[in-house]
Amino acid sequence: MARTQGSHSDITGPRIREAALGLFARHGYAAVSMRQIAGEVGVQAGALYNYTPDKQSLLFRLMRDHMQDLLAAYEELEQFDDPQDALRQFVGFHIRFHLQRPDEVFIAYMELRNLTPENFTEIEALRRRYEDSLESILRIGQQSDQFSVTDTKIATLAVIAMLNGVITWYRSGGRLSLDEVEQVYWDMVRKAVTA
Amino acid sequence: MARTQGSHSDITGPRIREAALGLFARHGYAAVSMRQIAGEVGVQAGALYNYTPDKQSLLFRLMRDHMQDLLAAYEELEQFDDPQDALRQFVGFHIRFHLQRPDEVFIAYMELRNLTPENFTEIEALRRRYEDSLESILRIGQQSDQFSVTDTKIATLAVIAMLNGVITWYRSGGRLSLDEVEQVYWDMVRKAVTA
DNA sequence: GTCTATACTAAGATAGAC
DNA sequence: GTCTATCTTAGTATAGAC
Repeated sequence: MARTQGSHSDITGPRIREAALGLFARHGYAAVSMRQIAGEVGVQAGALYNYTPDKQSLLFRLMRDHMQDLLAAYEELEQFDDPQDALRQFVGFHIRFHLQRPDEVFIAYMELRNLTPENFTEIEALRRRYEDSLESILRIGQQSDQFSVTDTKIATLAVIAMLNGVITWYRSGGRLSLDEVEQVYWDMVRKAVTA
Repeated sequence: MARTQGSHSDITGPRIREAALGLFARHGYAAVSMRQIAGEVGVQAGALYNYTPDKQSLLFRLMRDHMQDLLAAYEELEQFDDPQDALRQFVGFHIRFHLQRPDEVFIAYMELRNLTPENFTEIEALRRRYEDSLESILRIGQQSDQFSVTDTKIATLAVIAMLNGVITWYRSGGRLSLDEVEQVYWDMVRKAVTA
């Protein structure tokens, strides 16, 4: 018979994280109970509190780590001088990164309102940093007349909104390959910001 | 002293709807309690059940009515033969309609997963009908070579995703007028789908 | 139609045994 | 580190008085 007690600190922590990630993404933070999370991990609810001070921290850490991973991955990319190259890279990076982490992305967009004010401020700052990196590409391209957008801030938000739409419908193994999806979106983004 | 009892059937119903709308939009369906809604209306929680069989119906009716209003308003518009005219009209209509009803729109996008399966199916069908009206504009324009998109279905979703981004940042009285916003987005959409 | 009161269930979190 | 047990609060929904 499987033991029901004992020490598993090194595996339980990650499993709690995984379970919370999946459940929050599927049902929403507010609709998920600590007991559900515990059930998925295979421990009792009380045991979760050896790993997190409370439910809010579980959400916050998922979101913060996701945003930090996103920024770190983006900032490691090759730097292009040509804004068109940089934009193409951004589009490809954004689509691939987000499709690899659908649950994290979903949570990052849907659960902002369930963060405490302090936590919200911190996540917003990270999100803002990412948006700014796209806006600076558009601004440089605008100054060199390679791009033609009425408003770089709005164009930034419009491009990101458009790209985020991918995760609502893309399924790997579907009609289009990842390369094709990337190509289709790059085509639309390029045309939208060009004269 | 204000009376705390009595008949108010004609005003309480709409007020419950308003309160639920605002609270669901702000905090999310799962995070809002019937007591909170009742508190906002100024009645006791039990009184809500004279107007709705349960909390789920409150959500479902808000979403269904919103989608029906959207479709009815769109279908009343002038029919254009030229796909470019039709697309321009769609962009303007979508932005204006959505900015006039930010709470309904927010709920319609965020709370799909909190619908029962039957209710979800019904809302999805309505949403699909709306998307199809845009796709048919793009398809006609594609056939006449006025538009050039790799895939009309993806282009449809991309355009709607881009336009929906407006409601996350637009505030009336802000830097740009509604006409200017409409113009900026029309400019991007037109270019994105044109050769 | 609304109130008070409550049945019933479940939530987040903690205490102490093992 | 996990379990069982429990505290405390709050949820949806209903019953019956007014």
